[in-house]
Formats: sequence, structure tokens, C-alpha cells
Amino acid sequence: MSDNALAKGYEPKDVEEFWRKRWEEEKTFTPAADAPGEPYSIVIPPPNVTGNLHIGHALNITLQDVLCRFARQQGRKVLWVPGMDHAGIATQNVVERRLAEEGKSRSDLGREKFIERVWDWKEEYGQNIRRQIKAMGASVDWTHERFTMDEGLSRAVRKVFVDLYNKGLIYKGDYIINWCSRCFTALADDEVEHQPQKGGLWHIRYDLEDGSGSLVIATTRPETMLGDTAVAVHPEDERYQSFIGKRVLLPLTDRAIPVIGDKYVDREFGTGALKVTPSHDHNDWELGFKHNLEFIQVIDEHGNMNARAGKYRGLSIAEARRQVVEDLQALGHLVKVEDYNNNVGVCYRCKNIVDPHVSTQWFVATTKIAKKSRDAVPSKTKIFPPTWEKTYYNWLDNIRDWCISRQIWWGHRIPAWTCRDCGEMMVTVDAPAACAKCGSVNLEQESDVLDTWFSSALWPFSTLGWPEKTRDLETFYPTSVLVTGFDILFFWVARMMMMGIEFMGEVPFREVYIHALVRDAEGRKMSKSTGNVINPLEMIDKYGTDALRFTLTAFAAMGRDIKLSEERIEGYRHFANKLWNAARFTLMNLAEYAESGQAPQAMDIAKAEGIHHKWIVSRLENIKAEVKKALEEYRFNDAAVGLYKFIWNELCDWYLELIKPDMQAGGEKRQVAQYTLWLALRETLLLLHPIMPFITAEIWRTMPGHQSGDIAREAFPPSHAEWVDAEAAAGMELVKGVISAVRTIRAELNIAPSHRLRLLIRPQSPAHAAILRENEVMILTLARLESMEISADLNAPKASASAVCEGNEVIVPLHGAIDFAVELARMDKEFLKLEKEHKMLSGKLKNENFLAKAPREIVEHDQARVKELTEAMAKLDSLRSRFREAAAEQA
RNA sequence: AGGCGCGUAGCUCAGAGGGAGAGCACUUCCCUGACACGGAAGGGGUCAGCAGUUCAAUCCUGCUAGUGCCUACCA
Repeated sequence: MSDNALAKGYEPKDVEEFWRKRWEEEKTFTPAADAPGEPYSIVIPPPNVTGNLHIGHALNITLQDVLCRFARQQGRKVLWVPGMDHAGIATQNVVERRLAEEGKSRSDLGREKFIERVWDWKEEYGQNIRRQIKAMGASVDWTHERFTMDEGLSRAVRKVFVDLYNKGLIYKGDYIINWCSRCFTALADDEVEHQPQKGGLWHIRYDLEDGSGSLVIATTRPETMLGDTAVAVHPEDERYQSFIGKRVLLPLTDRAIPVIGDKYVDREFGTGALKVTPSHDHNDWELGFKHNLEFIQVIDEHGNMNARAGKYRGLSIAEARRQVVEDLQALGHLVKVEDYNNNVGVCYRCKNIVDPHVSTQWFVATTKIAKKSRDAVPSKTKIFPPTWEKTYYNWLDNIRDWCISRQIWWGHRIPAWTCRDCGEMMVTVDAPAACAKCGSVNLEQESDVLDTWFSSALWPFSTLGWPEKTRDLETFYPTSVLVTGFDILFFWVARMMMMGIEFMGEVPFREVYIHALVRDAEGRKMSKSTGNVINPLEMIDKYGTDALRFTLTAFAAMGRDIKLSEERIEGYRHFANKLWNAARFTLMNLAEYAESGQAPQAMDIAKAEGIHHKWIVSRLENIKAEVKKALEEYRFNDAAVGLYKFIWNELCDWYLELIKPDMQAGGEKRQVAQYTLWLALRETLLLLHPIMPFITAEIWRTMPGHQSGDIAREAFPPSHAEWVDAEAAAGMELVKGVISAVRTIRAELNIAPSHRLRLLIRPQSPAHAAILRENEVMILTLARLESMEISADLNAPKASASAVCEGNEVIVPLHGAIDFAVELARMDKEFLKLEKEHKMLSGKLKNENFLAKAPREIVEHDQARVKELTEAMAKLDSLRSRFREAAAEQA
């Protein structure tokens, strides 16, 4: 494409490729170490390295990019750090699946080989993610790219681990965790999905040891009774009060277990008596400690009954359940079985049922450090929109210690070594050469790795070089804002807050902007399994990146879900094309500057001739302020929609049309129009650039005066208070109104566009007459008139179509075959509209309370409007009567 | 169970305590020298229901019925 002629329609592909390459080669978005300006920084929420970017990422990236580009325009020193997350379980899963296709399992390879394999995959997939981030036009600094398992970050992870351990904030302990016996790993609470499932509620009779009676418990998991160590009832439950303190015989076993009282028990549920299995239920675990009960594990980590289950040993959970129920029935202990639907926890990746299981795990004592993070909001970190604060508080207030060990291979291996000889445990950043206690070199490292979120929690400072005291860290920490979806507010945002405060002594970000979740047309979360994903790359391919970005930005109203439809993207592609063509028009009309590449001679528009020029710069000034304010307040959609309306409905629909006569007139008129047009386009491009970087960059470099420059390096257009001109704006409204009135008459009466009309105007005032006369050429052109006559006492033919516009009678004499009925209907409709408003307002003005209590401006405004309406109605009515007479004569 | 949110034009969604908006779809006319990915002119909504606060409510408050999400739990 040559530099000075734009193609007829906007073709995004080549343009985007050109700019992606140029921005990358020129390192446009790498801030110079000595760059001036107040630092502004964002760390990207690192996408999963094996994932594919979905539309949610596209939204996330777009919004961050809008902020970064806007910040650069404001003269800030901007750093946007890109990177990826190793996503432990998810990534290992992907690789394991691939191995399975080759008929291998990870144990075939062994730990080291397997991890090598994962690194290979990482390189391959990482390239994919990188390409997608680039496709979005993200102005990240690739020289700062990080990976949660690169060397620096791994070191940061170990350092944090060791420090927390030494402070007593990391500990190893038994805990009841969610265990997936298929993946053979612990799962965090948020890795467990709940699925409704049909099951039963078994009522089982337990007899008192002293033979004085019995009680019936209800359970959904009868097989766990083998591990029961108590029965709990509500202490105020009259049915069972007398049982408390006694013992019952546990059927199928030879054990007697106590009956305890605890308010936790829900009297309404089941029988009101609860069997307590501390080793196989989260709540029972708590009860076990509270009441000092015995902990008996009857199920092993494979999901099979163990030796403590006696004769049931070796059975799977399902088999054991069947067998236990059968035996209970045989012994007469089974009272009844009800159908019961409950939610079972399943593993989020393999959908296997997750069972509570006691095992030794590592924990971060988040219960001890959560408060500082809570207190930092909103004083140190503000959350937008603020409604999310409550959610954040709620989570931190109910936080439990964080289980950070995972029984997988891919991830940060826990930096703890145990001496095989003396059992001493050492927690150190670097592998110890020998046991600190006995000197043995026979050491073994923990096999578990850390939860992925552990390294993610350090992201804001680890990516900037911590634990070294780097210049980046000094300059860019705390980061300016974190942009993310609410789905990871807890396990990511809150944890970053904790770690940032703990290790940097300062919150990781000044602001958090929570954006919507993108859902499909039915409002479902997009996911690969439901097959409802909208692939951003496909959208980019079809409609261009800018159209996609604009759509996402226009949709990004705070706190709402986005139901994206492809039609919407298509609609905004039209917008890109519209802008493109406005640029073509501009270049075409600046032909004489093309050769020299010089900008048109600057002039003072505020003092120039022509209210249309004054009007457009006045409007430009408004939109400039509007966009700036909107972006500062994270009202992305307001910025986008405001620009859309300005560009399409004002710049294109009116201004470009209004200056056509000037361009043809030549001379000074043309020069003023050229300069103003150039200026308006220039500033509009700057305003739109953060949202639509590619098309604005491309148009920018073809404009005279820009010497093929890069709009990404330009500042936000300065404000010009002197451009704001209410008078010009009002004048233009009048001119536009008259033109529209004529157009309406033409359309309703079906008058061919090629037919030039005569226009008569009885003006509302000499001032109005003057404005209309001054702008005669524009009116003639845009309304397609043969002539325009303005006079207070002109003689209008009776057979005229007419309208009233701001008190001016607009009259179009008709000749030839006129459909009187159509015109009468039109005038009636117009009159009715006025009448309706008049009636409403005058009614309001008769209300004494309104007059007494409403603000004066409102009352005055309404009074003025009523006066205006009254006049307009009178004029319209008289015009209508004359037309009726003409109609009668015709008949 | 608790928390949060939503109901506005046929569809997808903005919006503000005082004259109801956009995109797409629809109707009529037009290939007018930037653009048919276009232009001009239109049609279409008791802003879920009920009650309250207010001079004024679609916007604030409460309730009802509906709907969605999040968190916890469901022995």
C-alpha cells in the first residue's frame, strides 16, 4: 500500500502486521531507563502456558492496553510486564494426555524425563500464547517477559518459602484435605467442583451400650461408619438430650463410641443425629478436635478400604458401601433408605469424586497474615467497582490456612530436605550439601511441589527482579493497577496482597479493576467443554483486531457480565471502515499537501470564519474531556460509545458534509476547512488510539504533517478552552434543524432526491435569519435546494409543505401532483407530538408544589419550553389551516 | 442457607432523580464525487409487578413473583 492513498475499504490484515512488526522492532513499549514521567506499571495476569487465549483474555488484555496506551499519552513512564503461568496441574494434565496418546504414562518416563517433556511443551505452547497477545495489539514490553518457573522467579519462590518457614508461617501438618484418588493429589477447595448427584440417605440404628435404647442416624456415606468415633446430637434436642454422655455400639464393629452434644448439628436434617467420622469428613474433622475424639482412617489414598475396615479391607468405596448396607440390613440395623440428591465434590479436571482425606501437607498460615491485606483495602488499594470490596472482605474474614503442597511433578519443588540418616529437616533456598545436624550427605528432597498460586502470588514483585534490589522494583513497585476478572479475586488478588505486604512491606497495586466475565449468548461461562467459546483469533481474522477491541471496550461496563455476540463485532467493523473512509476523504481533500508532506498552515479556529468549524472544534473539546475523564475512572464503555457517536454522528454525518462546499469553493474557505478537518481528524485519532491502535496508527502515518510517524508515541491532545463555543454550537443546531426539516418533508412526501426544492423561511428572529443566511450554501447543499428565501413577510403559497423549527417557519412550496392527505397526516402527527409535550409540561407548571419546591432552573426551563411549544403550535396550526384550504380548493 | 446482581425497543445491551438511548434486525427512498461495511427519513418501549419517599421516580426504599452468578453446606 502506498503511503498516500488509502484503499477503499479498511483491510486490517496488512495494516496490523505492519504495526505489530514495527512496534516490536522499534521496542516502542520498552521504557527507557532514564525516561521521564511518573511511572505507571501493570503486570499481566499470566495466562496458563498451555492454554489458548479465549475471549475473556481478549477483554482483559484490551482493557490493560487501553490503560497503558492512555497512560503513555499522559506522559507517564509505562511498563506493562507480560508473562505466563506454569499452571501446575493443568499443564501436567495436558502433557500426560499427550503421553497417553503415545501409550505412555509419566511413570514410564520418570520424574526428570517427564519434566523435560513438559518444558518442551511449554516452549511450544508459550509461543502460541505470545502470538495471541501480540495479535491483540498489546503494548507489553517483551524484554520484560517472565515465566513463573524461570530461574529468577523460582529463586523468589524458594526465598519466600524459606522466609515464611523461618517465621513460622509455613508449617507441615496433618490435615483433612480434598483428595483425588485418580490424580493422586490434594486439591484446593477451589479446585473442587460440585455436581448434583442422585444418592441415598441411609438411616441406621445404633444401640446404646447399656441396652437402654437406641438412636437412628442418617448418612449418605454408610461405608464411612467404620471410622465413626462418635455420634453427635444437638445439645438442646429433647429427643436426644438423655443420650449425651452415654455410649453406643457401632454396628459391624466391636467398638463403643460416645454420644456428644454440639450445636453444629442441624436438628431438622435427617434424624437429627449425626455420625462423626473425623478422618473422612471436613466438619467431623473439626468436631474431632473439639471433642477430643479418636481419628480412625478406614479409606486409603487409592480410594479403597484399608486394614482398619476389617473384613471390608480392599474394597472400593462403592463396593464397601454396598456391602456395608447389605450387612446392616442383615443385622437389622438398617431402618430405611431415602432417595436423596446431594452435591458431591468432583475433581475439576478428571471429574472423579473427591473424598476428604487426612494426609500430611504443607500450609501457609494465612489466617495469621490475612488481616493486613484486609485493612489495606480501600486505604492503600482501591477496588473498582467498590461493590467487590465486600466479597474480598468476606473471603479474608473466613479464610483458612492455605494448603500449598501438591502431589504432582510439574511445579516448584518444595525446598525442604530430610536427612535419611538422622531425620533432620532442612528448609533452604539452595540444596544443602550435607545434613546440618549429622553431616550425612544422604539427603532427600520433598517430592511435592507448590500450588501454582504460590508463585502467582509473588508475581507483582518477582517479575520486577525481587529478591534483588533492582531498579525496576524501585521504579515500578507498587504497580498502578491490576486488571482482572472477579473469578480469581480470592485465590490470586488476595494472595498477592498478602505476599506483597509481607515481603515488600507495601501493597502490590494501587488499584484493582475488576471487569466482567465474558459469557456466551445463553449467559454461560465460556469453556472448552461446553464448546461455546468464541475464539478471539477467529474474530480478529474475520473482522480485525480493532473491531474486536472496540466491541470489548464498548461492552465493558463495570460489574456486568458480557454476553458477546458476533454480530456486535461485525457492527463495529463497520465503524472502523467508516473512520477509514473519513480519513480517505480527508487525504483526498488535502491533496496539495501530500507531496510536501507538510501540515496545513495552522490558524486560530476560534477566530476563523464559519460556525461549522467552530462547532466541530467545540464538540471536539467536549469529547476530549469526556474521554479523558471516562478512562481515568475506568468507564471504558463511556469512552468508546462517546467516540463512536462523535465520529459517526457528528464528524462524518455533518461536518464532512458541511465542508464539501468549502472544499469546492477554494481560496481561503478551502484553507480553513482543510486545516480544521486535518486538526479534527488528528485529534480524533489520538483519542481513539488507545482503543483502536492499528487503524489509528495507519491513518496517522499517512496524514501530512506526521512524516510517517508513530501515533503510539504521541501525547494526548492538549485541551483548548478557547475552542468551546456555545454560540456556534447553538447556531449549528439551528442549521441542522432546518436541513433535517426539509429532508423529512422530502422523504415523507416521497420527493425524488434529484429534485431541487425551493425553500421559504419565516424566521423566528432577525438573529436566526442572520445565522441561516450566513450558512445558506450549506443549507442549499445538504437539503438539496434550488433556492432559499428568508423573510419575515414572505408570501407562501397555500399548497406548501411546512414545519416549524425552533420557531422558524420552514415552508416548501409544492407543485405538480401532491398527495394532500400524506402531507396533512404528517403535519397532524407533528402537531400531536408538540401538543403532547405541551400538555405534560403545562400540567406540571400548574402544580403549585412544583413551582414552590423545584429548583428555579428547572421551572424556568420548563416555562421557556412551554412558551416555545405554544408558539410552534400556533405557527404550525396556521400553516396547516392554509394547507387544508389548498387541499379543499384542489378538490 | 448466605452474599451479590439482573430485568429498558424484536434480539444483545448502555443510561441518568426533572424532555427514553446504541448496535443489529425492520419499513420507505437513494449506487448524491469518503464510505452500500454507505446515505436520508421512519416504525417500535405504561424502562417486570405492587406499595412507599419526593414537587417530580424508569432511576431512591420496601415487598412479591421471575432470573443469573458467587460462597458455604447439605451428616
